[in-house]
Amino acid sequence: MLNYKLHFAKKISSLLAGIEAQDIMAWMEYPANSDQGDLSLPCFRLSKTLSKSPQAIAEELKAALEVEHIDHLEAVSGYLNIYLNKSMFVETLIRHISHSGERYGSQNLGQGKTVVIDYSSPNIAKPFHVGHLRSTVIGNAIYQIHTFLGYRCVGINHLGDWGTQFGKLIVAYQLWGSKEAVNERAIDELLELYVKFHDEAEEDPTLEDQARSWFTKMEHGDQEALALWQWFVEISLAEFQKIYKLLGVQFDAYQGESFYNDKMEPVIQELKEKQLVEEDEGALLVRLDEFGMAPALMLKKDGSSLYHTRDLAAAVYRAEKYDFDKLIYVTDYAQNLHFQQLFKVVELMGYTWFSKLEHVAFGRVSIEGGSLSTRKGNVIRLENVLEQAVQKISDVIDARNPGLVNKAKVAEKVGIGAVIFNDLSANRIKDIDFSWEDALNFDGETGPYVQYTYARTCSVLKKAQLHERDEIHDIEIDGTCLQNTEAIAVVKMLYLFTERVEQAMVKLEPSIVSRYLIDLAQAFNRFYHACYILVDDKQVREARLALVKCVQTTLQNGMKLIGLQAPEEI
RNA sequence: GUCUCAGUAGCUCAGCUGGAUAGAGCACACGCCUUCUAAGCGUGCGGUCGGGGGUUCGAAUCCCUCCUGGGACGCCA
Repeated sequence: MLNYKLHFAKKISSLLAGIEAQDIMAWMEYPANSDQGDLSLPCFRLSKTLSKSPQAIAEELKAALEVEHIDHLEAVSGYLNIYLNKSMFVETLIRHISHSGERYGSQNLGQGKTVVIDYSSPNIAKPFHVGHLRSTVIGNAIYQIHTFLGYRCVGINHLGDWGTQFGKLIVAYQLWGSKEAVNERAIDELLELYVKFHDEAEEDPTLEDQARSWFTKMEHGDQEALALWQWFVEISLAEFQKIYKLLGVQFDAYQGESFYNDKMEPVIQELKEKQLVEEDEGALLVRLDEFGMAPALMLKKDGSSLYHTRDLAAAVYRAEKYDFDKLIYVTDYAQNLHFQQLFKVVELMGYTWFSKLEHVAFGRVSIEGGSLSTRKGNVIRLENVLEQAVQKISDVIDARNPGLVNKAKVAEKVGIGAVIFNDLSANRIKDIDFSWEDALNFDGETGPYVQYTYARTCSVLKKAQLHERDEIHDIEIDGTCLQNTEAIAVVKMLYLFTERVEQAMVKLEPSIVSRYLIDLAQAFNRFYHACYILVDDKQVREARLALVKCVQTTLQNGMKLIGLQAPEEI
């Protein structure tokens, strides 16, 4: 009886003609107050179809329902409250988690299905800043969650490695840069050149024209332009790889915008053949007025490509190459219209897979009220944030646990985890106003709290000399030893993991997992303070240890889903 | 101006396809390390769920409207 919600939904449905178990399941809820049972069915909406009062329905169900595993039932003001047989519930769940181990919470929902996820996608020649973090960690979490649920995932880094900004960079490099400076200072020098370009361009607008013309040269295969471009790309990529390594994020493919240079022409042809495009002031565009949207520009008047052109080519390419069941774009919500347009164009082209395209939008990052702007040099480098976080964690470790071995390694795991968790803890649509104070606060609902709790479970288990999972397996757990409020609360939280993960997948919302981890950690810490685990009574000790082990397993599985490392000692 | 997203405690946020007295964390005050890591736990303080209508047995949740803020709106991405 692993899914007791479904179990009871089926039983109840069989007692009520014409009511599907699925509906019952959707209506059932977990009462906030345990006095009101462990599971509850509000009978109000049944009232109409059955033409009986909710209370009468609840009472009839109470009388008719004979379900094993139940302690008792109550019909209270229109609710049918189900009280589980706690010891059986505890025993069943603990056994299940112990046997499932790192698979606990997983499902095979995505068997045979492929999900392509386009995330991170930073712009070449610009530093990786706190704004890029969100797409990276949200995309990574969505990747991990889908994989856990049985999908085959393809993570694509759609690098911003093409476009007019390279024309600008080339102009700036030729005017003010040097090979030595770029080699030595790498991305810092590129950023400086880029910023200088915009400063100077305000005085001298012809610079913009030069930049455009250099980009046009790139598009026409000019050797000199392409050599510089290639060089800039390599420098940037090396920088990004460092960051990805720290974050523990990987991609299955680096297919930046330049990858589609030779794939846009056929798509433009197709648009023309299908008579979807028209020319306006020299530019080529798709009218979308009848869908309430501005037109989607496909070619500039000088014939060069645009964002839409490349994204369209990319979508067509991915459909052919991966035959995906979902293609997910992880970008901030400033691009909402762009993706609506893109998806509509795909639909108008007659591709049935338009319905499989999904834009996962997230809120914008500002810095103490002001917006980030690479041009103005107003960015906070992710590298700096990570360094600061690791440093601060390191200080805390020195103060609290100076004897810790692998101090540097642990500080890195926890510091970086703190930054990742901070980005994933709220609903993705929320804007973030970056402040050093928030980013470096490790009390309460934070990554370090979760990791600390995990380390605590490890510590107890180690002390009990039960770190081998196999030894837990064979223990006959006596559920009657885990009947106090705090233990039951932990067990109930453990039970919720599976459905929370699924919910996170359906809603494409990693924060559901983050919040779950906080909830579980809180429940565990209360239990930890209320019940001493390593008591002399063997039965009680083993039951509590088994529960600790299950918390450890579940925390670990959950942390992995959002990209947090799980250090055994902090 | 049009479209769109958001508005819940002083601050940051939960609140599942409407359900039982609206929940956490931070901050503030107090308490808890002679047993498992005090990055912890407990108690207290704190809310006209932006305003107003409507639908419903029942609305923070759905609909309308207004207010405030973010964002997008043809050759950037």
